[in-house]
Amino acid sequence: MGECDMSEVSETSGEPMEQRRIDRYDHGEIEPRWQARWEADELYKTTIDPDRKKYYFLTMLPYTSGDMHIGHWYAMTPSDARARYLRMRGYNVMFPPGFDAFGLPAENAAIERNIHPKEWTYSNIENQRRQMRSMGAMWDWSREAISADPEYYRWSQWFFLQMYHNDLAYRKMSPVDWCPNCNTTLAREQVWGEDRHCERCKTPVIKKDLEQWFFRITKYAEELLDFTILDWPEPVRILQTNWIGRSEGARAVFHTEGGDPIEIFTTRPDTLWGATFMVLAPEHPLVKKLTTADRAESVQEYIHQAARRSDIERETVDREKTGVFTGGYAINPVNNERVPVWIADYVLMTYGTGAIMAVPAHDQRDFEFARMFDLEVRPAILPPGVESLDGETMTEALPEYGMMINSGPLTGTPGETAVEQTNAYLEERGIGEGAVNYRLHDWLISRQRYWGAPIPIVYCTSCGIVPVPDDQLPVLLPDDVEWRPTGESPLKFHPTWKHVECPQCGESAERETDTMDTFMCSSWYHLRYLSPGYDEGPFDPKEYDYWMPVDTYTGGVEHATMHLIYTRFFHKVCRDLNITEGHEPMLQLRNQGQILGPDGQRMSKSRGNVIEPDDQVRAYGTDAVRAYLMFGYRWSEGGPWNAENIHGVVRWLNRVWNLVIGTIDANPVDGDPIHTRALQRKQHQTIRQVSHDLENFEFNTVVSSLMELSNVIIAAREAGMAGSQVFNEAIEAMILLMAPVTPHIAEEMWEQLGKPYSIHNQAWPEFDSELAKEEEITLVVQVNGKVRDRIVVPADIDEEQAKATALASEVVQRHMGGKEPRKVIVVPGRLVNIVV
RNA sequence: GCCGAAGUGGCGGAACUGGCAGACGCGCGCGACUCAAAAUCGCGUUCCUUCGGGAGUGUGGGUUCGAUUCCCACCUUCGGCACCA
Repeated sequence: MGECDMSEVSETSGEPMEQRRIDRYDHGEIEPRWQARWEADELYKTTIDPDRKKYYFLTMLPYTSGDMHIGHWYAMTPSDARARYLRMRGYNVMFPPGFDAFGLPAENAAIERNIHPKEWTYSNIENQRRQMRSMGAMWDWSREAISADPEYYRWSQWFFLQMYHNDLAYRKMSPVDWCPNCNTTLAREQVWGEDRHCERCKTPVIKKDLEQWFFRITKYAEELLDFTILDWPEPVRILQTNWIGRSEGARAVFHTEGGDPIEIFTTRPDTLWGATFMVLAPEHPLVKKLTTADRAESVQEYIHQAARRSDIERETVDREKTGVFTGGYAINPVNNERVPVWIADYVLMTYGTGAIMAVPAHDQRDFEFARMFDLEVRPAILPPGVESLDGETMTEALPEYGMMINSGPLTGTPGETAVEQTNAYLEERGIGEGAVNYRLHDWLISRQRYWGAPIPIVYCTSCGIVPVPDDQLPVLLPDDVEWRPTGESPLKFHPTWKHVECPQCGESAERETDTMDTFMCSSWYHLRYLSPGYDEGPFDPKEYDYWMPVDTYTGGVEHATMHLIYTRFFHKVCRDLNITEGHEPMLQLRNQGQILGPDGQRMSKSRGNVIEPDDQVRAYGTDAVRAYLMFGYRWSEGGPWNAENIHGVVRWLNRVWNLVIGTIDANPVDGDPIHTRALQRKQHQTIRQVSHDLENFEFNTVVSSLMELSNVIIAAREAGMAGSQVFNEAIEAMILLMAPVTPHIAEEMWEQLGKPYSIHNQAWPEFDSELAKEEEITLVVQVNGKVRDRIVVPADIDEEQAKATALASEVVQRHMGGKEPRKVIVVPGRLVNIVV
């Protein structure tokens, strides 16, 4: 180091100029200084301003895991650049920060390291705030919200009660993974291995039914399939659509011989006459009653086995079909035939009604089951092109639609109307009806955990389930909890916490000790940001009216089927309860990809491939890290971190710095017309390009076109144009265009130019299409589609002239080999293709 | 198995509605500066070539004067769902 860090501007030879000492670009000095200034000036604080168009720009809030990795920067800083761009375009842009602060990792940390979850969480938030500040993003910290704050979860509880009062929250028995040794429920990630054993004691887990709280999201299934007003990525819409899993068909009621109804759902009511047996899920409530004494033992054994398998494992396709006969029979309502009832784990209690009619001739799963257990296969449909069908000799099921056969009164019904006609038939006779079924389940929100918002419910022996009155919210989490090595929820064992007076009768009662799923907290945080200190409701309606809905929401696709469905559901519920307006909370959604470790693997501490943003910022500066994250990847794709490519943007920033600072005092000159035009043109082309690309989340070309512009300005400097008016305009435009991407260096250069503070309050440069126009173009001349010559011509050349110019080319003539052109295609402003 | 995304130089990536493939960078090579190195600057950098040119955007076909771009079939990688009745 030493003198190489400095350089001195010496203007043209000899003249003893005023010597200006140029400081090296020192991000370590510049960046914290501006961050402090912006914060002190509350530059990014947003308030309602009816005179300006609002823009609510939201990026998914981080979980309070401790420190942020480079992936958070990748998610947040390009979004910030776009928010800044919109701000310069004159929008009143709100870009709020916050933290998703409840959840299991805090509790695990507590158990492992004997530190209170609250302490762990809030000290993590401290660190993450520092890191987010170092991004130089336009966070409006006055709107920060933390989901674990009592004034936040008070309203999470309030929303729960709203759901409860409107029959959208209900309690039912539902299975959880249970460790019989630890005597506790386990979260999915605490269950390990093929044999599904407990993380802690290795005991195989079992399913256990517990009373749990659900939200009736299925009531909104149909509406959630409607994306018409949303500008969301197609893949996300498809993911949600598949997750909701709408299927049309019919419900029909069979009866056991004892007279108990068994409801089934089928997508193929037209095959009802082909049903030769029924299959119930092992957990189906009727199994016990149906099972005959001689079968009881094998049925019991099978149910026990099935209970040990997870749904996922049960659904592995390649497994051979298993099942046992219950000994019981049911009556097919369309033909009063007696069919045997089996149980098998290929029927899931969690889908449809947990019972199916089996039509082996037309359903492959039923077919395999029938062959395995030697059950009758009876065709009921004749697909097109099939002459006749024999159940005995079929080798696979035929799922195609076709004419109904062996189907009593409906025999002969063509495939096109078979489903419709059958549904009408079922309805007429009162044995069934057309129906729609969804894969989506109601949302289970109970967590047998401490670090979450307590569910505001009291159980009273005389009054039953009693909601905590609104004026008693929040139900506070107690701090003085005792940690037990079993991992069971401390709330249950707190000496006093759960014992309360019943809000209704005053008798002694018990609190619900489960807490809420954290997805509940994150379903409405965009509303809390509106007015985080507001205490008359979850948000201030005045703020809501101005800011909502969210205009742009950015985050990872991994939230497509959980958070993004829940938050839409939440919004629709609030709308129906007149809490909010509008049908959707977030109008535009864009997903960024993921930054992987340098080894191409997902970053994780155990792999040792984590890139720490703090290290990168220290080494290269925030602006360089921001610019590199935008430049090096397609934002929607992501990719491995590359430790070398970042040098490119570091050098670029240094070049720009030297360019700008080094030409501040340049003497005014008259630029020569050719360079003047070239510079002007590039300036305006860049304005167009950068605006378009920021608008469209194409951040990599934002940076590359800025690099191009700086290259052209440097060339102009070399040509002696520094100091000319056009040169200075180009410099100014470049700095303004850089401001969203590299806010600190832009601000610093802006100030050094003597421009008014702050660059982030300046208007975005205007684009002039006349000045961006090319006067000359390179006309590409092809012969038979192959490029043979390039000729520089005036941009406004007409077709005839272009054709003549092309044909006049010697090279072209040579390649035409003396033949006459058969056809000449002229693409105005681009090329001429001569076909011979 | 089904659904989705992506395959372009040594690497990251660019290419508007079908019209110069490889912008902008990284890396590498050569040169300048230096006692030397780093930094910086300049030139070069898809492959083959008999220097005329030829080939080339995962593979094979097709449409077109012309295809990275549109159509069909397939291969690979990544992500989601997974016996959904």
